[in-house]
Amino acid sequence: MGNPRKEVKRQNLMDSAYTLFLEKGTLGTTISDIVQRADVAKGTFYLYFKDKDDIFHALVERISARVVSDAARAVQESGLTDFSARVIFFADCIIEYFKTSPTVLRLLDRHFSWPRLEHQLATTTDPVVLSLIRNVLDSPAMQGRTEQEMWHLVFVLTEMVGATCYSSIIEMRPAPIDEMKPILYNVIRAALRPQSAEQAPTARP
Amino acid sequence: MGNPRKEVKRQNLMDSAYTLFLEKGTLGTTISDIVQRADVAKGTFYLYFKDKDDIFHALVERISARVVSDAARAVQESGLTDFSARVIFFADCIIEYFKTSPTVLRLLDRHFSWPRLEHQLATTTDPVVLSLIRNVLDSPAMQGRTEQEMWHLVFVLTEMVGATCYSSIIEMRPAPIDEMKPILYNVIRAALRPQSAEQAPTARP
Amino acid sequence: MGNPRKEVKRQNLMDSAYTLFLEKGTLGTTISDIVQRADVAKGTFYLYFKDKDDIFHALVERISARVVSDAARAVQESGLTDFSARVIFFADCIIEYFKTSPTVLRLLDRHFSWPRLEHQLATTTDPVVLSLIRNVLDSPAMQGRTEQEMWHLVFVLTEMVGATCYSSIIEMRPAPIDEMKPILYNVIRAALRPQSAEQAPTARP
Amino acid sequence: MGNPRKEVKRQNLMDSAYTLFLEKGTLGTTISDIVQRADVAKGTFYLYFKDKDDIFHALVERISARVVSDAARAVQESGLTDFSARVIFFADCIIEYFKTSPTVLRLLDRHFSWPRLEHQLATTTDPVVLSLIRNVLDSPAMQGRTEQEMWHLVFVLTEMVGATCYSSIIEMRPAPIDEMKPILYNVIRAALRPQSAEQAPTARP
DNA sequence: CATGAATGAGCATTCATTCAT
DNA sequence: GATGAATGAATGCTCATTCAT
Repeated sequence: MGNPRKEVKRQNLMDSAYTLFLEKGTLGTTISDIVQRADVAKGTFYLYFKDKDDIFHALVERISARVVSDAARAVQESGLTDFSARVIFFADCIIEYFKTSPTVLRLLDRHFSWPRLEHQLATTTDPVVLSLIRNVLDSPAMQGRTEQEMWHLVFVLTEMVGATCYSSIIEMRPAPIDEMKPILYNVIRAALRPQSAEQAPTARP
Repeated sequence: MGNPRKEVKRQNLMDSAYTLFLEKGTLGTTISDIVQRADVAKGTFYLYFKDKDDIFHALVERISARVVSDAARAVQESGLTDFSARVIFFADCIIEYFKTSPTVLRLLDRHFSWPRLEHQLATTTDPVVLSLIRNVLDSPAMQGRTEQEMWHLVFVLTEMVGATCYSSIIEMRPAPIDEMKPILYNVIRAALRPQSAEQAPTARP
Repeated sequence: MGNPRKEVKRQNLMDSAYTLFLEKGTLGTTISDIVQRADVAKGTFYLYFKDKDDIFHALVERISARVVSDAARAVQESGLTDFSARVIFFADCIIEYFKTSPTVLRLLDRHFSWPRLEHQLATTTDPVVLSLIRNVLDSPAMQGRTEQEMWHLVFVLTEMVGATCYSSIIEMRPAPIDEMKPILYNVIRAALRPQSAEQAPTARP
Repeated sequence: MGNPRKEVKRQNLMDSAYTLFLEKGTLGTTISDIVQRADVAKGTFYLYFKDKDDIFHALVERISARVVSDAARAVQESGLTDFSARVIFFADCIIEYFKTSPTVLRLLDRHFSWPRLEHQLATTTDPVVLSLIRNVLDSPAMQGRTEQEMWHLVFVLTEMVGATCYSSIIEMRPAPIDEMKPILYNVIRAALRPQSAEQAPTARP
């Protein structure tokens, strides 16, 4: 499916862009820089990508998918059985990754977000990820929640973790990420506690 | 003792930039546009701001401060007494504001964040905001938490709300914001429940 | 193996700059002027030169080389045999050239100088210039001098001629160049007289 | 003669410009820089000088006059009697000054030249300089020369020394100034040798 | 498919100069 | 005389995009 040679050149350009974006930022990197590093002609770039934004988003998807996939694998290998513990472990993997690679986090520039992975998750064939999905839907946290609510909850928690990583690691506010971890994990644990029949949330009258 | 005329001109430029940024985006707006609209000479801009980024950040601060201040005022006027309810109401005010003014949200471009307001909060003389702060520190959610932990928790929840607003309102993922609200408020309510003596969060071994 | 088309365009830009620099001065000439006259796009300029200084220096080299080369040819064709006479004739050619083209002299703005040609002389293949070089080294003025001293002497005399041309032709001080010629030529003749065994120059104690 | 307060302010601006020109070059220095350093308002500059060129030339005159005056004084204090030796000593003083202060030499940018001092010399009341002038006109080198020829010779030799200093000290070509000195002094000595009745210089036919 | 020379609209920024106070 | 806020013309330079080869 698709010329393998083409795919190689495409990956080449993405690798080149990845390195340069990390080094000089997306704004500081020009198409010229990218093609020069990839050792192809300027025009060739436009054979594979529409513009800088196009290659940037392709890159973000690739990175996000890898981060999630790696974390999922680690969860599976952890042997943990408690659902909350597994989710927290999952979050921890992601946090640790960003802690180690803050430049990647800066590159993603708050664009790391679970829903960006949505269609990837929906169409994935990665057995590790598939198993993760099943795991979520079979969890005790599903009690009192529809499948959709469950995914939205996961989404919201992911946003929380991602945004906190960004503030904490990149901008070092309001505290080092290690101090923020217990806060985050407590929220996750509280949020995943099976829904009791409580009063509906009050919104503005 | 700063020249009042100068400050007026500065505000003038910011107002001009605000309108244009909303209309055509930060990237689409040029310094020329800004000065033209503010009816001053090009060079005058550089008398007040270093560059486009400079005026943008000044603008973000101004907007964020207003949003928070307005929300705080609304909370005080709501007559609500339950702490959780007040926090949720506060979050709701902010969400509603962004729902009504999605272009402002887009302008902030994920730069709305509680900690950006930190020093403003620390030095504020706005009685409404001061009362809000006291309210947080006197709340039942303080049980089992240090003052710092409490602020970090507030920070984390704010990040969650802000990031979800952005995804939901701007990118319309994963669902309309009104569908996300219950999820968010449940998380907030669960997170603010007074700490029981539970086991410490499990991190990666 | 350099693209001949590229070289043509480069020369084109230099010709355009040459004319404009003479007409309106280097400061008065803008890159826009140059590309407009050369009938290429603005960006094209930066494909061939770093900035205005870059093209200016390329121009100075080209002019200097031509002036020297022409003078050398004239000496060879003069049939003169006496070394001093040949050198003076050489100087006279250069002076006459600048007298005829004072705008070129003004363009060079004291940047005409023998040593700038050094590496050009060292690597030249122009038979006329090569013969000139041999002529210097075989001259009677070499008596009592090393080869290096001889070149330094030539350099010093060239600086003298060049600087006097500038003052005299451009600033018309201290007298018209024709009145200065006998002074210059007497100094050259005296300086090239074979070294007698005289006392070493006295410097400051 | 002239308000002394005004003269002080004028000198102040010149001192400021002098320092800045040496530090950042004439082109790199703005009027803003100058007035800021002199601690006066922008408009004040235009009360004393027409523009940047105006202050630059005033500065060049001041520097040149000082260099010549200092050298003249040193000659007088040297006790030397031989005319050639005195001239060479004079040249040496100037060379040594520029060797010690290459940035000043760069500032002058080939604008150090005897004739610029002409009217200063003609109107000077400095007894040291006056005595120097008399010394020249009483010298044995005057033999066979008119007074005007003598001054032209002095001019030509000064140009030679100045230009060689610039090339040698600033551009370090073709050799360090100390290696160039003997060459220069030999030319000076040869040029100042009383004129024998020799054949007139040959120019281009 | 690939190339890379050419394009040219577009923009930030500077700074000498003025003039109302 | 002194000030310094305001001016705005002027310019160098970038870089995404195209297209003839």
